[in-house]
Amino acid sequence: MSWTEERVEILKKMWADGQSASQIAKELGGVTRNAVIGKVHRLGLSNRNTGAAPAKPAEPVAKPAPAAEKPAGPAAAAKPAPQPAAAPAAAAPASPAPKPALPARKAIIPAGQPLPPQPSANEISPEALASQREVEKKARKLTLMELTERTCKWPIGDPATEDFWFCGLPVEQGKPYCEAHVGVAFQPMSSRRDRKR
DNA sequence: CCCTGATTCGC
DNA sequence: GCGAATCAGG
Repeated sequence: MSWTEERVEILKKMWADGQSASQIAKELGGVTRNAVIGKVHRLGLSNRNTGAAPAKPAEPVAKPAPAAEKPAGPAAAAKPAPQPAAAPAAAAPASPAPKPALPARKAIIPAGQPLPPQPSANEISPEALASQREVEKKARKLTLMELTERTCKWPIGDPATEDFWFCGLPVEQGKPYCEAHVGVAFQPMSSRRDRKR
């Protein structure tokens, strides 16, 4: 494979888009992430800075920079709720559910006021609930940043507090969740129907 | 262990 | 120019 104009265009676009080198490599095919990174450098766009902010040679001497830049307002401290990894229990067997697909790091997280849809206990079967508790004890407790394509993206806890993490166990092949959580996420409609609260 | 980008250097 | 190997880091 060679760097045809077309492929370079894809590379540029994806890189500018914040995609990782490995993702780009995967997309292009026939190249490794190393190749992508190498090309990126040769193209001179290693710095993900846009055209703006051209020269930044490293300042020789400290520059006071008086402007105490404070975003101001207490609201600035508000931490955005993490993009819901999914709305788990909402999948029908026939439709495997749209992959929650964590937005490739660039995506803007819409500072959610409303909490992400958490699976409520009364919506899942008792058996599944039991196994869920079981799994939560073994969870790797990953943060949003630590999730990858092969870690379970099941949210545990309250996103509004520090007691929040993702399962993180190895996912079932091709699924967004580990074995146990696939079980609670992909339930037949019949077993969900009219579950009493 | 999974992943990230950065750099080097023989080709 | 290319990219594997390696490095440095999370």
